[in-house]
Amino acid sequence: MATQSNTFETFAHSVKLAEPTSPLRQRICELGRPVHLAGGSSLELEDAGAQLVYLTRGSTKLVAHASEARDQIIAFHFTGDTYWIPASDNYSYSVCALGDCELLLFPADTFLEMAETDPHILRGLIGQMTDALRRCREKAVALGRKTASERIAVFLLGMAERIGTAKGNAVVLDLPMSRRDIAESLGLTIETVSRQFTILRDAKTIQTSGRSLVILNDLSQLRAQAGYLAGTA
Amino acid sequence: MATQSNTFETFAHSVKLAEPTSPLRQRICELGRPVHLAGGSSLELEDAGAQLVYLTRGSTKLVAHASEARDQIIAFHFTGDTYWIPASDNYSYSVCALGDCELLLFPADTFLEMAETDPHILRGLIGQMTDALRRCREKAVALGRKTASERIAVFLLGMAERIGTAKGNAVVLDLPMSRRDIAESLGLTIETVSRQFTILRDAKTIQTSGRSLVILNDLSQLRAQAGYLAGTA
DNA sequence: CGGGTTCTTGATCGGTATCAACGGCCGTGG
DNA sequence: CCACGGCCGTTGATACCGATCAAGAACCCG
Repeated sequence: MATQSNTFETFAHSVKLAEPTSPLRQRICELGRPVHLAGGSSLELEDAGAQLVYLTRGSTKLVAHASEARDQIIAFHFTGDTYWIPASDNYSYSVCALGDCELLLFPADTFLEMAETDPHILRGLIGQMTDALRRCREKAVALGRKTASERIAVFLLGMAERIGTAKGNAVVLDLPMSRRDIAESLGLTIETVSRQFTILRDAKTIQTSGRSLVILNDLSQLRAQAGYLAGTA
Repeated sequence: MATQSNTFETFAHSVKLAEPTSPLRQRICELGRPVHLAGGSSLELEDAGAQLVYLTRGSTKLVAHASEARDQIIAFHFTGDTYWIPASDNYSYSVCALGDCELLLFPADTFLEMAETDPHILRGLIGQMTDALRRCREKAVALGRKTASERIAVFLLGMAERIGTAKGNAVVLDLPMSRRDIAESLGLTIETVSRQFTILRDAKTIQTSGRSLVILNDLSQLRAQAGYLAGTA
């Protein structure tokens, strides 16, 4: 039981749950369903309504399933993230583990009912959603108005911010997702992603090693290539 | 002063503000800045931070300004909507009136500080944000994975839902936005939008009259063309 | 070391952008 | 009320980026 209570512990911290003994916290922890997802396996939610997820450990992709074999990855998430899985509307959504994952699953409506009286939790959720909305809007700009080369730069810079480790002037990335995932996230094909990586490699902007390791040698070049507003850090 | 207090009245109703005499409501109403926007004019926010907008009357577009002349319209909003304008990050954002507009403008951070103690308001905001996030995610799918013809169908169906008036089996739309706006919202060019309208006209799926009036004659055809998940209403 | 998956590279195709010109709607001023 | 003029929308011709089709190479696992 030790590991499981740790799971709740970190979650409680992340949503600013009140002191450990509060009855509200008790009830919310009972509501959460701990789930283990093996790498590559995905959480099919059927029509269970919107869910709130706390990702205790690992990384996941949130996939919108459009018709046929056309999937769009809405977002990647990493250890410690809290996020919403929407109920299926015009598309169906699922969460898929990129590696082994531990997560806590709450039915969104019940969670909100319980949290209704606790401004701290609500405020925390608003913060999470503001963030998710900001990211989704930036993604919309990238998908609507950017070329393949710009999208790749945006992707690499975004990953650098979230899971990169600085190494002098360079940033080292150990990407948990495949080229296919990158393509499905950027609205491109796997071949185009591969070609863009090759171009960046030839320009010495990045180095790669194996399938997952990427070293960003020239961040300023990537920023220029990302097509961001001039003068942005 | 009568019209202005009506403005606050409808806003208070929309965010579930407490009884009229509450001091919190008083303070929040003092925080809101009423703004009139003439059609075509836009609200430049400089670096004023994130804003919360209540659209009392009219319709607006929320525009992300990427480099050069490449704008992406993030969302359209209509009378009664409450929404966030993000602080500029990698892009700068502005709100532009499609026709004459009345709106209430709040600095998001101050608003949240004030609302911190009122679970009803917070809960209302979460509802607004869930909605915005759902729409933004659907837009991401459209921009990432859909053809021009699918995007147009998605757009028309979305507008039908929000501002359409039923007329027998058909739906009548009086679009407040130009072809250019539609194009910038869908990640297409104005020419492509025009061509798609022509195709739909030739197929009798829609009729148009003047620049703004569109009649959707065949909703089921549009749904089929939108590339939604099979079996969705 | 072998087999399957993932990634890379090459050749071709197609959809949408781009460039260019025309036509029609609508507000303005006579 | 009508005439004018500008903007918005439509249509056509061409170009280009990225998708698709196809094959080979590298990586990772057993």
